[in-house]
Amino acid sequence: MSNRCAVFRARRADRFSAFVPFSLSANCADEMTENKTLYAAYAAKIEAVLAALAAEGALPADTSFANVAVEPPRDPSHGDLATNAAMVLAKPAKTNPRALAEQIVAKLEAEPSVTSAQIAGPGFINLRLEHSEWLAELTTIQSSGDDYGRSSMGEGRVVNVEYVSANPTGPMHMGHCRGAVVGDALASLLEFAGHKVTREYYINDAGGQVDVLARSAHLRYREALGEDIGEIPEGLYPGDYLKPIGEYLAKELGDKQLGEPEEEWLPYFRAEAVEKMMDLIKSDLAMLGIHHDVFSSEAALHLAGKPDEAEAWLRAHDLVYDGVLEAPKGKAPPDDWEPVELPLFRSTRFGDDQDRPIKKSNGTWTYFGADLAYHMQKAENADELIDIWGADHAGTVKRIKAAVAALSEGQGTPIPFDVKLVQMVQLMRGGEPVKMSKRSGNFITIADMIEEVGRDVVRFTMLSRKPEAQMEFDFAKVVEASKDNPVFYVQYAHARVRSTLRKAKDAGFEPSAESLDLLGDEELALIRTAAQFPRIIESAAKAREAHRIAFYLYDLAAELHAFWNLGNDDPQKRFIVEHDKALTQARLFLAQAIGQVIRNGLDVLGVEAVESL
RNA sequence: GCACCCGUAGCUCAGCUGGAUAGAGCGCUGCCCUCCGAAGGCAGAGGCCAGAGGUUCGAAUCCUCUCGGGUGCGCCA
Repeated sequence: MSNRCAVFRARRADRFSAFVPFSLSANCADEMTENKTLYAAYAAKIEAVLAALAAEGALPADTSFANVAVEPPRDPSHGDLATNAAMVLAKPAKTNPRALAEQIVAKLEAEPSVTSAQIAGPGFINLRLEHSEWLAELTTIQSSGDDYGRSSMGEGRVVNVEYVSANPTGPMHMGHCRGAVVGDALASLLEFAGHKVTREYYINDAGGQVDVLARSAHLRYREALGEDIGEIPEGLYPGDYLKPIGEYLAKELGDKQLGEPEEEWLPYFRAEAVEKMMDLIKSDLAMLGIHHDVFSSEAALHLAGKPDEAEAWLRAHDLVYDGVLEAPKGKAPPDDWEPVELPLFRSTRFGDDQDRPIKKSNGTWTYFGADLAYHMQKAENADELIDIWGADHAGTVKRIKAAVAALSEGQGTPIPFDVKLVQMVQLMRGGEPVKMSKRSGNFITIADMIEEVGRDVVRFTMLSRKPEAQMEFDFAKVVEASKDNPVFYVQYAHARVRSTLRKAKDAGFEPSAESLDLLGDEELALIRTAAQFPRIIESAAKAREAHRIAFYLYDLAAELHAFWNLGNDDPQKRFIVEHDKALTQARLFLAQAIGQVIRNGLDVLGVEAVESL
């Protein structure tokens, strides 16, 4: 993803490299003065004040400002901006918050655009700004366009986000859908916040379940050649989606592999079936608007000898040993329980409740054994790793984190690694749970769902709840065209803006920044919310929580609708006021900016900003 | 038995990694609107943030324990 910052930097480096030391860590926003957003600008001003205080000796020279926040005050009557700087820094300054606040305030009051700086509560500093400061943000939005809110926070760090990674044994089901959307939106969010993102999918094409897939495909192959296969035997995949594969294989091979022993055909059938299943999954993903950059094969990982390398290193560092696990406690152990000696990873050293086998008793790798090697492979090309997993895998988080920590630290490149758990989705229809049963044919696939409600609805709804909380997805509610439905509400706000601009254009009005000072308090409230977009992006990216964008957009849409409604009672408050061209054009400029922010937010979520409903 | 996630208004959920008087939608109550730039608007009631300790200037947020709900728990993936 190219972004403006990168382009700007490159050009600047070319032209001025002989004179200006070029710093990779320089904040891009600082360089782009003309496009600097309001929150970034005031954060920088406050930091400059703090740096000055440090230079004067009021603060220790090495004080970190990392925890200093510039936020909107909780209560708008407190002012335009608030900072906790004095409270956070009082301790290092060896003074009390209010005393430090007074020093900060004295310097901030010297800023011409600051009309007042007051100390409140335990040591908050509340600032009021000239209206022109807020109005100028509209121009910033206008000139930044689709890049408004884009941040250089990530400093180009490469983040590998692995998500979906559904087993290639069938089409995606609902359980994968939420993780897919959450992972994809997180990837986009990190990109927008200045990271270089790799979207990766891990294909589990090496385990026993793909042998089952191959056998199931072989059965369908026989069926395609005219054999009556009857009921699908227990232990094979019964789904009809395998029929086309059987037919395809019949066409490719004829009856060559009909009576052959399994060893003969299994590898070929496995490879073909996996490939076809991945085609199926990719088409489901495409319906969701999801495209991965990298598909990594577990089988290829094994061929490359990665798990052996990892094991050798772990053994050399006494992190893998041969041992016998105890029988599972609590629930009755399985009938076939036998103590066996296995190579075990010492995950108990990292807080896991037992050590975990990396190989099975038959000598092949366990999922975990391959997975830890896989993470090392990902780490070779990334500065940071994120996995999106279903909550049913929660029990395996500790061991993989332990393994990645041990391996990456041991190899001298400790890598930040985060596992995000996504809870299951309960499908509902009009308040009643939808029964999902493969037998009854009442099984809802992702494709079905998207065809019924649309991609945008699926994506936005999946992002309208924090991922680690269970959610309900009600087919009846998510398509409702009303205020209760956030998807509709946000898209409607954008559509309103667009239709107003179209209508205005027909009437001879164009958006213009010429007379923005005609805008009043109601409009300023709207601008204040819109101006927060850049800091919402940064805080959401920092927290790795894309759903915050969805909630923010709902708030912004609500404010737009609220302003809109004023026009119902008072025609003077409408966007288009026929007899007042200057006011109309200023309001249109505002509307355009709000529409731009909504569109930028929806873009991050992968939801279309529609022109009309 | 153990681990992880969750517990905030009657319901569904936010709460910006410790900040000011805890927010929104639905539902409820009471008014207003029929403007067409529709798919309504305004106001009100409603809370011991599951409970108990702790950390500090300050806790819904961090730590410990208890209770309740969900998920998972030998070599499956």
